[in-house]
Amino acid sequence: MTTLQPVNLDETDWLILEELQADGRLSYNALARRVHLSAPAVAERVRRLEESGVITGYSAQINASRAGQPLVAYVQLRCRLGDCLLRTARADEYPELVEVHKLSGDHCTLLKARASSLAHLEGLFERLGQHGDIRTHIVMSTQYEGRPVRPPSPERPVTPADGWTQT
Amino acid sequence: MTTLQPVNLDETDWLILEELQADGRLSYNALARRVHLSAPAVAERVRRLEESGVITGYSAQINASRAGQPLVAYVQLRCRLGDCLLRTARADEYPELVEVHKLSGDHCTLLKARASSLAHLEGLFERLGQHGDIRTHIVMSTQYEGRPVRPPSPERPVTPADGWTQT
DNA sequence: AATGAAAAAACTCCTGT
DNA sequence: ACAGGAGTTTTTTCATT
Repeated sequence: MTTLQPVNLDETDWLILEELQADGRLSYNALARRVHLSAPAVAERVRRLEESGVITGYSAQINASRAGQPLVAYVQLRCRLGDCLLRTARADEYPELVEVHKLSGDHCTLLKARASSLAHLEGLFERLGQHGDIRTHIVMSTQYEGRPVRPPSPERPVTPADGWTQT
Repeated sequence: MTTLQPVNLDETDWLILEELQADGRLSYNALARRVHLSAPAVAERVRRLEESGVITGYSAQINASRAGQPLVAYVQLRCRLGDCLLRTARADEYPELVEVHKLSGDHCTLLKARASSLAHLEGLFERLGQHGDIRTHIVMSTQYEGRPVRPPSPERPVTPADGWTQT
């Protein structure tokens, strides 16, 4: 399943997703107890969540600092025409990039990088700078990341004041 | 283990970490085969990686689009003095924030948010704007995220030209 | 979707190298 | 510090209601 359409998820599906995001190694038995279902029922639901592409995999979470890469930086990159990072560089040339996004606005690309030292970051910035103008932001501390995806809460629409017509 | 010091990891540890990041549900038997060790040996290494805080947990990976939250935005926030988001707001007031970083530079905080619609994002930006000046960036597309942490490659130091003394 | 049972697989201990 | 094997527990899956 590779389309982008959302899948209809009921309350039990969200319970399962929350539990599996908190502990991806839960057995069907343990998971079933937590969501008040039987093991076969929960196994079937998990299978459907996997096949419908809601669950894309299971992964060990690792503390990058502990693993020798304590630094995080974000880099905004405005590529030169015809020399965009995404077209001219291969992913494995930049193993330190853990996220790559295309943005609205005048800086086309936002990168998130992990590095082992400031010298490492310095070298990375120099390499990236070959692709265009860059603007770097070094992360001083991280309050949290990898927060679980949660069920959408009811939205509070922004209501314009009187006299404005909302389209 | 809560300190920040890196843990010494040998080649086998990195093999294990790469396998478990790719599939967090691997059994010790399957993992042992892949890293050319016996099951008890690999179980002992995994136990040590967990206890030393390198592996912090295991998680199901969710396709947020499929789960009804297709939008991602980054928000740079410069808090007003004494009214910083991190001091005045509770985490559960902002369930759409999946990452919170403190940055160097003049915008103190970088937030990553997931939302279900542009109306949802609009409301979020309004709420965040109560804490200070914000600058928002909507992600148009994501090349990748959640890339695994990999063993640090040998660094290429940036060598200054002659005449500059490196400290 | 629940129950209960059979089958399969996982984990862990122990011993030896 | 690791390999191999055996025993025990857990997990998964299937058939039935």
